[in-house]
Amino acid sequence: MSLKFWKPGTAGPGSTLDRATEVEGNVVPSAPAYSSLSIQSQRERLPIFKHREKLLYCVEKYGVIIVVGQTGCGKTTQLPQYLFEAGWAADGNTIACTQPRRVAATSVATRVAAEVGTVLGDEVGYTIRFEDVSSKERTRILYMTDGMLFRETLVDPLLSRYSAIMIDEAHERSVYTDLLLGVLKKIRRKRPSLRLIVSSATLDATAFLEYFKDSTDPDQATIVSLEGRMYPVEVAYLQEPTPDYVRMAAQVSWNINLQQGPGDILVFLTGREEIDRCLEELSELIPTVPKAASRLIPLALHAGLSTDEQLRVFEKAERGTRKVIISTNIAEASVTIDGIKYVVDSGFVKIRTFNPTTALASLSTVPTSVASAIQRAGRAGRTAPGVCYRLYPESVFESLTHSTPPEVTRIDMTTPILQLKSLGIDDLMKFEWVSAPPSETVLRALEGLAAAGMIGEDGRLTVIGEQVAECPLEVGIARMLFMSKEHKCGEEILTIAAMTSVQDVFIIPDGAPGALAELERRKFTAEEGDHLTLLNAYNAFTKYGRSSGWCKSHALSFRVMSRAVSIRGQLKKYMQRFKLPLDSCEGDARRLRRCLVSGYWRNGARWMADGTYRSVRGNKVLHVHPTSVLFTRKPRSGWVIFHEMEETKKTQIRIITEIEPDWLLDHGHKYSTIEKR
DNA sequence: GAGCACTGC
Repeated sequence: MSLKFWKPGTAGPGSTLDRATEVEGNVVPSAPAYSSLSIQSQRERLPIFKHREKLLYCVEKYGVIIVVGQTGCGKTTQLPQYLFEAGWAADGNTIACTQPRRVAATSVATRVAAEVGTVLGDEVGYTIRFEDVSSKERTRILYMTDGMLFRETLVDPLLSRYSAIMIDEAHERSVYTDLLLGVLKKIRRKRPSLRLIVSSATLDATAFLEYFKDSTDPDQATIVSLEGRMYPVEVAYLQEPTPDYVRMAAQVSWNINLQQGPGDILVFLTGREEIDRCLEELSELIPTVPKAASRLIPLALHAGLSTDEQLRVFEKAERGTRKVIISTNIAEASVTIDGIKYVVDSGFVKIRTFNPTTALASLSTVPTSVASAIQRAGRAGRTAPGVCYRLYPESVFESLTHSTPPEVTRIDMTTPILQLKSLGIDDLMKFEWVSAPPSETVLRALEGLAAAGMIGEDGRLTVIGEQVAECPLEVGIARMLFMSKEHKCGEEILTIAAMTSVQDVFIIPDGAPGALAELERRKFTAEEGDHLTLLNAYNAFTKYGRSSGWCKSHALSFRVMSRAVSIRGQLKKYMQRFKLPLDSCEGDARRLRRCLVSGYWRNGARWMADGTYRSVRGNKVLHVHPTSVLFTRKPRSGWVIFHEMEETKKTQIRIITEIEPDWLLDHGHKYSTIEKR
């Protein structure tokens, strides 16, 4: 097969990219190594260094500085240090730098502590959920997740301990980045001395400037562009669209292996199913040229893999061999692999969207944006010039949207809106959103909050609403925790709340048939449903010493189970603070299930003779997710509540428990909308 | 009778 690629000499916007000289703060397998050069001279060699004086001048003169620079120019590690050196952390002030991801906050902080020459947690520290490696008195440069800083505004609405705040990776537009920008704009009116640095990739920068510009004050905001040294990435497009990009990805990777010089290959597909199929397609090509096959090492990369399996992609390929890493979007920003010289980009990504009218979450495959196509191509040029093969024609690239719509426009905003109300922002229409969520989303959130008793008729927070706003939980789950006092089952509800906050704990081991995991899962099965099954799994995990070996033999994810333990510990502190008793239901599953209904009463469904369910709200046809213990069984009462509803090929419900229909009535719900047959 | 993009508190 010949490559049907056309290589324009100077390809589109994705042709040249920055050289990556900094740790990008993702999954980094080893600590950054320093050469014999002094740290100081290393710092001065970074592309950002020549902009140091200009940056400091702008921070002095302007309130808000939008910094535009490609990944790797050094802004994340250097800018906070420049501010520190210029005295912005004097008089007990702190300089904050936020990241959308935990790993980024920790690894960048580690690096900067080394550069500053301090112990991590002293002058330089980080704060992420469950880990606070910082000191209120001594830490001057603090890296943190944006969610953490937003949470801090609930306690200190003016963020008075900070003299300067850098919002990094703002172009990713995570919910908390957006909420923070809105709150910070408000804070700056009351506290103009606060300096705000918004760091972004090129495409969105002017939108941020517009957002912060003030017609009455020209010194309000400015924009600073940082150029960096670059390694070119040549971009090639398909001449014709392909009907099957998975097969095409396998063929293109194979041809690179046969025809191109050394260097690893990174393939972007949308999900696990496609990755598995691509691996199969590759293995079918192997017999055609056996010798070349031995030189190619195919590896899968997605979030469902265990840590061990994920780490395999970082192992250096042996001499004379090359890796082909077949990945989901995880490799676009979250995971950085060195040595990639070729990127094969399907041009598609799976995103989760939320339909406020139907309350349905859905997972759909959509074309990538220009911004993410560029980001993906850039993965080929981190350490040397590279090539990016886009599996679509150039005309398609030109039709792509500039960037993925911000998260606030795509997700359920119930919890964020409750938190805004807790900040005293009661009139949501007056809040200055960077991008406003759709009005149906806001209405639905308000309606849900009112129904749950979190806001009163005046739209203001109730006493319980005030407390729930502090909990790092979905509103329904938090309500369930508060109601456990009445049902005397705090101990068990706490565990269930933690287990529903993490991803699926049951894993399908690599290579083993799904039936095996299914058998293991049955050992924990509670006939009442999935919530109690999760409770059983958690209790067994703690009983058998929280060991990874035990998890492995029971098809459970050790990583996810350990996270559930941390979350449970954190939630327990909230319960103690709110004086909620930790009673045990003493095996009374009925009490426990009644309590579950207090959180999930809006998610009721009724069993139908054909094996499907109908939702209480909307009478929608629902299918049980195959991971449920109720997948094969009819509930005796004919009624269930479910944790979540998701649309893929059909509408499915996950994490289900059998209930008595009368219990729904406790919450004023009318279920007579379903006809009796 | 059959399936799970990615973060974050």
